[in-house]
Amino acid sequence: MQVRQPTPAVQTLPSPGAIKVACSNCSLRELCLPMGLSPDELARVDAVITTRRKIKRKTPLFRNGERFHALYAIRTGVFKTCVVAEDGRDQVTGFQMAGEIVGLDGIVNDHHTCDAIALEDSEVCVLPFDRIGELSREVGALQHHLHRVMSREIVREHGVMLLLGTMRAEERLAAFLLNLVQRLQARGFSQSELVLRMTRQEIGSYLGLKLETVSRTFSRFAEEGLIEVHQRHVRILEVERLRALLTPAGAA
Amino acid sequence: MQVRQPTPAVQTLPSPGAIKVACSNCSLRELCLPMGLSPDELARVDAVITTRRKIKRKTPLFRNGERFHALYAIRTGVFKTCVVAEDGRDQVTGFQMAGEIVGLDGIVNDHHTCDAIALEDSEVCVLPFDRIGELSREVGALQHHLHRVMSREIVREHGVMLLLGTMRAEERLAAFLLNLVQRLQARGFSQSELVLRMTRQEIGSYLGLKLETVSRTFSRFAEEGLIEVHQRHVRILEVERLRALLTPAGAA
DNA sequence: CGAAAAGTTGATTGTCTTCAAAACTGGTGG
DNA sequence: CCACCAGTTTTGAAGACAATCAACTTTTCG
Repeated sequence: MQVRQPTPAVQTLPSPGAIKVACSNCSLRELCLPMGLSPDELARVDAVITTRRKIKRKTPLFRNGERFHALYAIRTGVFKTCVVAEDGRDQVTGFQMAGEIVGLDGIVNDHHTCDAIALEDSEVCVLPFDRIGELSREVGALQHHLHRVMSREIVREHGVMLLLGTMRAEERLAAFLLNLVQRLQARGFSQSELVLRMTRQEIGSYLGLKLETVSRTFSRFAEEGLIEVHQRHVRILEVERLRALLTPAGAA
Repeated sequence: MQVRQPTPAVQTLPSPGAIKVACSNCSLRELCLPMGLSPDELARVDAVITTRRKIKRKTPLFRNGERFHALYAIRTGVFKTCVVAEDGRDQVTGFQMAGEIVGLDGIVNDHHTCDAIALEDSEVCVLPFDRIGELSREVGALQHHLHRVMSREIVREHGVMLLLGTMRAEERLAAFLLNLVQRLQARGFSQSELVLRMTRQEIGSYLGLKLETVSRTFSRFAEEGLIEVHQRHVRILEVERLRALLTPAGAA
């Protein structure tokens, strides 16, 4: 996602010349799995995380059915994950960005149960799961982080279930936009401007809506002066009114 | 849940006189966390899991906001877990039965983020999380099981998202019933008869439907001869036609 | 540059929700 | 033990919201 802020928090994301491949000098360190580790613990993690993979736009990082052997930490770019039913309908289960971990679905049966597709040219760190498992037996903080990453994903999905189960179209889209800017802000981007890396169709799939409904709801938000939309470029004009959409009647 | 089969697989669930409190002689051993552990590994787990808690119907095992310190393995009974938004609307995120683990949501922030409520008088084993963590550093199989339990929950929730995002009322209810009997069957109960421990309202919350819609859909299924419904007692008459509801057009 | 993909907007339909009333169930106390 | 009452369930009628169908515009990318 885009629109870098003048006063950024965590930065130097792209690092084009690419220095050493190591968590210890990765700008996402404090957002990613090795968050809060001591220097020597970090060194041990570095020893395990040796490979990166570049994933081209519209290309899978992994696919449903593939053997699971690693988690992936996103360095740059954005991914979507989606599950498909036997009859072909599919559901986007999430959009992941820098510092987030994908692949947790593969642990339970040693095979991935969803697709992870890059929405733009991206780069991930490969975290071989058995090595991570071994190391986390020795480094307590890492073990706890791993548990937290999985637990966080469970809690996130609870939120999505709430959204899908109880919200109307406007509320869903408002929640979606607010979640997005919040995560972007944590990465040093603007809290009011964003570039969607996904199509209306993909947003709709995530939110349990048809693409036409997403489009219409964007238009309505724009008419009401809540946001400004130019294709995938969105500027949030009135965060508070957008937030208010999520607490319709009496906020407890 | 009910209706014990004449030819049961895993059984003696209630154990009324209550023998020793130990995974090693628990009938749910092969369904629960210690699945597949060796006898001496099992003994070490026994040392950590020393307490049980009885939870009365309609009573919370834990509540949103409470400090997290343990996972719970359900021994008998059924629970629901639900999240609530600030504005009060709530969403049932799952129904859990014997052998299943609840409380994973609490790991990430050391506080529970949902309520777990007993739907009938129930009993759980308390798994102190720090002790489990310690032990899983030494017992590799336990570590892996714990990871699998969390991953399984993530995958389960993907399925719920697919349901909430793409299915119509009939499909949702069919999926719900089929999931329920499948899990009951794995526990030695009938694959065609079940007693719902939850209200229409709770089913509706889980499925993203209003209780009236759930009721109507039950009635429609009954009219069509798919099931027989007497209050919370459900008998499945035509599993195949029920399954067929889930693959509407062309099954891939 | 041209074709394919993505997005917008309108009209109509369908499904589920809402509102309402009545019937049933199960638990409690007289 | 029975009556009663709150909670649950069923069913109907009307209304709302999003889906569908369709046409057209804009953008993207080879």
